[in-house]
Amino acid sequence: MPRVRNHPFAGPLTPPSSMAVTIRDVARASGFSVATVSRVLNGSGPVKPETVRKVRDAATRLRFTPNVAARSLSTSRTHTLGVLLPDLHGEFFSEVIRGIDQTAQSHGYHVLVSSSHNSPAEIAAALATMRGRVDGVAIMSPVSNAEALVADLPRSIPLVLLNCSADVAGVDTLDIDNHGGAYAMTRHLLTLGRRRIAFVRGPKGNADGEARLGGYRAALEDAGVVHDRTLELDGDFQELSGYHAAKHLLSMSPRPDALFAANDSMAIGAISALREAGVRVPEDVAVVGFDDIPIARYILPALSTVRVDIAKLGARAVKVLLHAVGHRNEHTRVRETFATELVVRASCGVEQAVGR
Amino acid sequence: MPRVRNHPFAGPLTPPSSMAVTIRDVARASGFSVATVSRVLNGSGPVKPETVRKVRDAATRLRFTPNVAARSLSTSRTHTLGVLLPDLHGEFFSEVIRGIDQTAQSHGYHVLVSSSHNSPAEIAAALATMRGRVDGVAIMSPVSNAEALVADLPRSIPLVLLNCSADVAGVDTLDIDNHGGAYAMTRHLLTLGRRRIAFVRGPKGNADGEARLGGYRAALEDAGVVHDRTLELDGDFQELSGYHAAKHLLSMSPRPDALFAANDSMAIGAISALREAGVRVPEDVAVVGFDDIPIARYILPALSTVRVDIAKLGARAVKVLLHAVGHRNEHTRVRETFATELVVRASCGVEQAVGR
DNA sequence: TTGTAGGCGTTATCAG
DNA sequence: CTGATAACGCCTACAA
Repeated sequence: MPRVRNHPFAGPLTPPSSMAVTIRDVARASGFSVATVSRVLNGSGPVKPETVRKVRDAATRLRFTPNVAARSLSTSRTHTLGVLLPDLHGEFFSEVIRGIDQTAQSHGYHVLVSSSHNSPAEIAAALATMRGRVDGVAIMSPVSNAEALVADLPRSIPLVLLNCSADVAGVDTLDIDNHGGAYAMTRHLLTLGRRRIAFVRGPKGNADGEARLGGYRAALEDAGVVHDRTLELDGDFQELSGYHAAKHLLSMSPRPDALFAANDSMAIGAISALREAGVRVPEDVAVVGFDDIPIARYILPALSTVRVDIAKLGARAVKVLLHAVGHRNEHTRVRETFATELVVRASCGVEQAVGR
Repeated sequence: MPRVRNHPFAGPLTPPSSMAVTIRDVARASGFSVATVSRVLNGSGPVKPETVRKVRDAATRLRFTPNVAARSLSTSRTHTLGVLLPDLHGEFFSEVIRGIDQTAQSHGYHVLVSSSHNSPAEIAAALATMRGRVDGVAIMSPVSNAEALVADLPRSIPLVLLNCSADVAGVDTLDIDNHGGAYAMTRHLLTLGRRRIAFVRGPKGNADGEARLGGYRAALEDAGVVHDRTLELDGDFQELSGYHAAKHLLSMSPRPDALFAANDSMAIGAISALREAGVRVPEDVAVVGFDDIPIARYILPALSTVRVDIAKLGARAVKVLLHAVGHRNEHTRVRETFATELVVRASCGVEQAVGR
């Protein structure tokens, strides 16, 4: 014979704390059936006010807490959202989580995180282990060909892609306006009178980096500035690559009068290199970045950059996900782009330009 | 009549992707019973090798994924660990999570995070909503009287307190050696010849701040330096409070020759204030901090500080939790303190001292 | 070595 | 408005 339920207490007395209180205990204590108790506790179905009171009393007295496993087995809902992240830098990471957790919490949802997923295969695997644990998943992937990524992803639950710049049918997508941000920054430099603007690229295949490069090119073109491809320097988002790029820049002639790095870290590396060489920033060469990482405002000169509201992106992801979860069938594909904000500090040479 | 199971396919054919594959489908497809399938998939009980192969094949073919809700309802294990955090600064946050997630993942566990819990009441509430979702919880609380916190915490599952400096019976505790770190740093300053060392405190009631203050005092006392309580300045871990503290310091006479801030942010604020006043750091006043936040190495002069390996703390927390989960009854209380590391850069004046 | 079937705690259907 | 009970998917004690 199989396992037998073993309940040493059957009356309306307080159960031993070592054993979990179930809905049946509440039923017994209140004198109603489990069905009625369930209805009261979930606010489903019609119940007499008097009954509601009695059941609530019993539940409170016994300190009843529904077993979530049983509940989700029955409803096939977990009230949990998953978050898949690459192994990225701290600040970015915590901001997304913050935004996601905050919003999820306010909707009665929990957040299951899983990091260190860089390849489509790893993401697919992580997604598999999340099956049944979550009602929806937000995925953040650094790979630029997200189409392939999503192609063989199990799609049993709602998915939202964050900053993947993928255009896959049926999957919600939230992107950062890298192109627009880079465009605005480039335009800003042009406005300040800079003409030979170099650009330090992101890693090969990185979607963010490529979109930023695109914005930079577009701005130059729209301004009628003949663009010199030799001004596009290689980089990999690491500080050191910005340093090297700046060193290289110094050997060019005519020397560029501005350097736009695809992210802040590289911009900081570039500034170090320029200072070492005795080149003044921003007087001789303006330097700007992208991301607005915390350090940006502390370095000298304070870095002009492009800010992205990461927490807001996370919050929006949760809302999209919850909508998809709640309206499985009539959920229409979401595809949004988040605006960026130009942060003008000192390194772009805005003060010098005004003085001219 | 209640809900009826609706399975349109009964043979060994591939099921429609819209419907979840259950262990029964695998049983049917492989020609064995669900019990045998379960045994194979869990490696429990004796099974003929041939059978193992056949069952595995069927499971793979059907892309079977166990329903975790059903599994945990049956085993009362979720294979998930919870993490409760206060609303703290990004870097710290992400490091803990990183350490926890990495270790949990390598043990087949998932991580459920929940942030923004500052009061004991909020923590208790968050813990309640996690009941049944997790097998254990790591709690990080900023309140210094953690005893009270834990007192009325439901203890149905294993708990580990991170950096709470609480000494509560039955609860595992992992602490950072704030006292030792501050002691070492103070000693370091004394060794470099500094004698009037001021200290900027943390927020009132913050355990970290108080322990650091304690280490500072102990080092002075052990060195036989008469301690002047007016050298202990108020602070709240924010950069601005470090700025104000340094301004105040400038008005003292004789002026201190060193400033030890209870965290890096305040140290950075202090450096700004000193530079504004034309005071040289570290020649006139050495400035040091605690935490080793990323910015620390970038400011000028590079900040000497005390480093804490947060990720390691998180990793250890997971191990302790898993042990408690696996050995419910014979788990002996864990109480550990994590060593800190002195990071000597330029702001403590080590170079000047050598030259003397 | 394998199969049978009850139980895990909830929800929801249907009858009263 | 309330009660009885099948089903959710899996594990496991026991029988074979």
